[in-house]
Amino acid sequence: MVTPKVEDYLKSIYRLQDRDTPAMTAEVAAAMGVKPPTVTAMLQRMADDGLVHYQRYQGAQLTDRGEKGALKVLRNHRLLELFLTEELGYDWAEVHDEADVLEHHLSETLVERIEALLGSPAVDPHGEPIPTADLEIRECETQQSLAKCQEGTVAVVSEVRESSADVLSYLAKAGISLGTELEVVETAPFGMITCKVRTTEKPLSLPTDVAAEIYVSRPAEPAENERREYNEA
Amino acid sequence: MVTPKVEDYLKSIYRLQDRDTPAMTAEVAAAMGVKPPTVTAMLQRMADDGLVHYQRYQGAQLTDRGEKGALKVLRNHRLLELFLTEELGYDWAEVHDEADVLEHHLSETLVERIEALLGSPAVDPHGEPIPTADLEIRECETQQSLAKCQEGTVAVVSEVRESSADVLSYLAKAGISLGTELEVVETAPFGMITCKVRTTEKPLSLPTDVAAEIYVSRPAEPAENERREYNEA
DNA sequence: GCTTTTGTTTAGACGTATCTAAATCATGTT
DNA sequence: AACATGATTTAGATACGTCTAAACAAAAGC
Ligand SMILES: [Mn+2]
Ligand SMILES: [Mn+2]
Ligand SMILES: [Mn+2]
Ligand SMILES: [Mn+2]
Repeated sequence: MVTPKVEDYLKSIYRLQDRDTPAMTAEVAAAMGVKPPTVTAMLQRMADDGLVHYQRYQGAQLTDRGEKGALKVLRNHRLLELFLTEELGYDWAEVHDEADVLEHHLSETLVERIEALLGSPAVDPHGEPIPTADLEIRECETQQSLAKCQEGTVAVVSEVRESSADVLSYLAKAGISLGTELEVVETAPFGMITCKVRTTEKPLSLPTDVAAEIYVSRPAEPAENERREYNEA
Repeated sequence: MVTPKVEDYLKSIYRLQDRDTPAMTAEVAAAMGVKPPTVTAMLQRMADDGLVHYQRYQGAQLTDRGEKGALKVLRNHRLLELFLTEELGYDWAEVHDEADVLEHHLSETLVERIEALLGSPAVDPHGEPIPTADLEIRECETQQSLAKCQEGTVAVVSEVRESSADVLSYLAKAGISLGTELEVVETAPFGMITCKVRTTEKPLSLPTDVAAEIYVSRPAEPAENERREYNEA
């Protein structure tokens, strides 16, 4: 009943919906790479199966069951991505497509063993949180989009979200990976942000829509003697 | 065009056909767990697609393309089985079902990396040969079915073919795995063969149809001083 | 050789997943 | 308030993969 395709629709709707705003047919169609009538047919079926709340012309929102389904696939996807990088030498730009297929075909047992082998990791190779076995997910609150940082901010890359393989390769070549320290040196008024990569001292300019998907948190290491103060705060 | 289902049909036909005897509809139906009309429809489609030679009422035989397809899936299947045992702690009774699903969803790249990680292995956890990247397969000529061994034969288990998870678990519990040395102590006239397992000294009786799927080869280690003679022969 | 049995194929159906073309709804504009 | 625009849904089609029931062919039995 929950086929691989349904699982992909669940993931799309999960990403597109918001607390109060449902995912609209056209958005889902774009995300899934299909035409709107295909989405309409699918949403009707998923509504019949209790996976989404759907009313014609009003878009769809996941039910509790639908959300569980989405989180299960997301868990499989992210564990796979990490498994491929850690165990099979993939890099973070290659893993997505492979995981997008395999995510639908893992037994419970295999997921558990992969998770155990990786040591119950919290995040995938892009810093995205991995839902736990009971499908809890904790988004990181202390991070912020690079696109919203002020000039002069120094911060550490903690997540790169929703990016294409091309963007991910480019970032890697520019010296950016999880944990890289950046300093925002300029925010131009025409949608461009320039950072200095701390490891290489090289400047790097990015369009805002790319920067918007890069999340950073405050620098990891306060100087030795400041450590205590930080923990007390 | 070659969907996962088609791949499974290719595998079934590969196992069932013989040089001159095609795989018959009923056999394929039994192997695939479907009804005969389903097979007829499928064989017609596969014939249209150039995967089998098919004439009504005469069964099907793989074309060259079909055989390549079958070997590709077999390669994926067996590499996966070995990967699951070597890297994820599965045992030989558990791997089949998992591999039977995943075998259809591996990219070329992933297969290559798995093969490299395993060191281009020759056989899977059941001793079945793994087709090479260019889809060559070399069946082991020097082995023989346990069911055909004479009383008194001493030999080493080199393959356990086509066996259910139950049989594989039973054999494992009885101390039989690849490389186990067996001595045939009795062949009863009513379809039963009794062996002694050399490691445990325990006797083990098996029905002929089970023994028929166990293949053995001559004992691996000639005594140290006989080694040279053996290689010269 | 005719007949029965057995295995195979055809006919007609259903669910999944997709499309195009046409009809319909919702909304923002005049 | 009527209209035009754009998004959405319905209608009707196709491919895959399966089923049941009915028609048919081949082999075996007499
Ligand atoms: Mn997917
Ligand atoms: Mn990811
Ligand atoms: Mn399979
Ligand atoms: Mn095997």
